[in-house]
Amino acid sequence: MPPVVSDKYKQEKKAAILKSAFECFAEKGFQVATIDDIVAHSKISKGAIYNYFNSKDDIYIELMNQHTNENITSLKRELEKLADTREKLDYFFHLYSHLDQHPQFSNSTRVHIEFWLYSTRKNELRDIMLARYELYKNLFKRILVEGIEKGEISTHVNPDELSFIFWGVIDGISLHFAMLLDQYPYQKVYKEIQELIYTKLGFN
Amino acid sequence: MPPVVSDKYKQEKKAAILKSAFECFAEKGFQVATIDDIVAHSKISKGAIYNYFNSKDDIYIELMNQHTNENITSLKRELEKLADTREKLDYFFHLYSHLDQHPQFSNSTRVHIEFWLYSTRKNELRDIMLARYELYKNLFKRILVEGIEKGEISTHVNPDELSFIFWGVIDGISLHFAMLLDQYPYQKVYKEIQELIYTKLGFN
Amino acid sequence: MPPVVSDKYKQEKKAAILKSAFECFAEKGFQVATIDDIVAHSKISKGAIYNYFNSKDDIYIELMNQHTNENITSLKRELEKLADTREKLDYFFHLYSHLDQHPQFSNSTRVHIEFWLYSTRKNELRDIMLARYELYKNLFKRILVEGIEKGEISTHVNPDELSFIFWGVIDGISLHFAMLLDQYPYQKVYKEIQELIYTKLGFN
Amino acid sequence: MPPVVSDKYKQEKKAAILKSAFECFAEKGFQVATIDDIVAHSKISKGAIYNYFNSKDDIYIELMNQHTNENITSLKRELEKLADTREKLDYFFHLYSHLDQHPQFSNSTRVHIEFWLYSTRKNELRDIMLARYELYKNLFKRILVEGIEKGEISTHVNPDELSFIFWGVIDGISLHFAMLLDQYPYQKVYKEIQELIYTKLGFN
DNA sequence: GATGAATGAGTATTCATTCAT
DNA sequence: TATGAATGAATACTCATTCAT
Repeated sequence: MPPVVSDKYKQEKKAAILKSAFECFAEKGFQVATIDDIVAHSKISKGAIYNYFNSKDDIYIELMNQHTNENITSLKRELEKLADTREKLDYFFHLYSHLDQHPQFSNSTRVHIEFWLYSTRKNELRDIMLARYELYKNLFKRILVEGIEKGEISTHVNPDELSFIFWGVIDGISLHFAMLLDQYPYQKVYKEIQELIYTKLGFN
Repeated sequence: MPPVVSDKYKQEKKAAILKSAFECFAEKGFQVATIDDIVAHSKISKGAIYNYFNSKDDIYIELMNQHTNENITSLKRELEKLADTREKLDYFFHLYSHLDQHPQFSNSTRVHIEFWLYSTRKNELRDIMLARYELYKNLFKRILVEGIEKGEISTHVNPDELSFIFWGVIDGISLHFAMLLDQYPYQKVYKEIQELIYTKLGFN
Repeated sequence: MPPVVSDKYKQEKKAAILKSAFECFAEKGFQVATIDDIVAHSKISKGAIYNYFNSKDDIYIELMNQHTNENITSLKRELEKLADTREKLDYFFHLYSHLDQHPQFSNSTRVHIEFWLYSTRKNELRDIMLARYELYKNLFKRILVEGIEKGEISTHVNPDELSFIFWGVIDGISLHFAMLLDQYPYQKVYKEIQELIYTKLGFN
Repeated sequence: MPPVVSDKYKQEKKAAILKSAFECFAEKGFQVATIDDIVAHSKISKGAIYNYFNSKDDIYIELMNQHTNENITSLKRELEKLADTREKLDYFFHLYSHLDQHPQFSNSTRVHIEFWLYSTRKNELRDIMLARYELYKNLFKRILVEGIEKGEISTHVNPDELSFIFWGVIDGISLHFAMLLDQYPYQKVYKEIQELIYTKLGFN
């Protein structure tokens, strides 16, 4: 109950809006959830929401940026701790193969892919999404490149293509899990995929 | 206009609506395209459209059913012609690895996944989509089962899991291609994927 | 009530919307009156209104076009009946100097000038308003040009400038009348103005 | 910020707000310009603005009062310096016929008339605007009355009516100039108008 | 006095669906 | 069967004003 309010206050308010927004998007989908849903859910007035964000699209973008930043930062930090390529890839597979345990994973996936598709028709959004794609792709690609340089993985591997495959597989599996839920053998599928890729890399 | 119209007339009309609807959905996305867009594109009146379909959702469902039926029928027909498992899988990979040539492939993918996600929140739709998923999964799974029975592929393969993987990979790659378009090395990715899977199956 | 409705029906509906819209604009001003006001006043649904017009701006434009067309047509018809320049100008002055009798004249003036000002900030609208200005200016200018050619008015007159003056005076007086109403000696002012201009033209 | 701020401080602050407000109104129009526009332009907080003014309407009123006061004071001062009626009228015409040179003239006119029209529907505002109208009318009328008394202008002149005409013409021409800008022969029109009126007054 | 976050009624516009003809 | 006008709830976003600090 401002004004002349601390940065902390503002950050918390923004965070509260984002949290509510995520929950609304998760429940109904990005396009179906309305600003009024967020108002009702967050108990923050419409005007206040628009004080912190320019548009509904903007809310999603910030939500995703925040998640991406945290995620990438955390991934990099963990990967740095690990010495060899095998360990790094183990880390990746371990991480993603247990996402099904996270209660919001399927909703999160749905919203993410829905927005991805939605962004396809709006150039400004599309550029943002592509830049983010690049970030993830390079993260993985770098591991492979270094693995090859260090002689830890087969030189037959094309880091670029394998990165595309890796993230494609991740999104495909996430999408199917988001649809099938309990009926999808999520962890078994990951085990198999890991084996396929490890064989290619020349592990074991 | 005919006094009592023939079945043929009705089928053609329905087909014309579906064709237009597909083109509208492809251009704008399922949720963004409107019934009025379909009216304008098809030059068929709104009332007539609602004579043949109960709702916008229904139009999509019929569109998908028709496509699925044609597609599955055609797949089965082609697969029957082929004797061994390797050939059958070659056929699959050849087919999907060239979809990027089809001008409407990326739009079609977008609409398909968009609707899939959308269906997630409506039980009635979700059941329909799941049944369709099952159809495709079994088609692939049966090939693997038969391949194992005939000793043409490694007994280490779990047909169920590998089917999940196969379709997951297909959708993941299609989704990424729909986003990245020219920047996505579609065919190279398929070649690699095929190799990964063939190794697993024990081919070569 | 529809569909497959006669042209007459549609014209009447459109006319009913325009009539209501005019009354709402007159009562509250163009910018303050809302589409909901028009809905309430006309008892025509919002959707129906947007079936006939693209936007609130569009409603005003059509209102003005209709009025302008009727007005210009009627002016031309009357002017054609009159032989000499003096009579034509008499007709003009008589017409405009009695507008204060029309119950909606002041409201009409207010809305018209408000929209004129409003149009200033939107290029598309501005062009439309300027074209309309030209129409009126030329109508008057032609009379003067012909009057000079026929030797009925002084050759010292510059038809272009005098037309600007004529319409400027009309709008200035209308605007002041719209403000002052009963306190404005509308007809006396017109008499005086007429005299000023007639002297210039060399009448009497 | 001062503990007890001086009157001078307050006046300067108020003046700064009015200056910004005028520029915002001029740029976007009174109804379209927002308080936030004024905040952004003046770099004075919203709360501070509402400390000095009760409402957006109030800001305009004060703006106009200030301008009117300055303007009338200046007019009176200059007119006092001049001996005869002809010179006084010359002064008027010279002043107004060169307003087109002032860069903000057309914007100023637009805002002024827009607010005038807007005030029409709010009695409180309307009274203020009418009082101001009276001020200007009397200023001009007094010159004519004195001119008649001093025998410097024709006794056929009705000072009241001619004042209405004078200000009506000024506003009409200003309005048309604000619309047409370069396309309007502003100074030529004034020359002509002056001639018309001078003839009536019996000059030359 | 100054600040600026909060408020929430208000705005133009859209669109799936209905149904009288 | 075909038509397309009508419906009205729903939508994202705005903005003058308030008031706790």
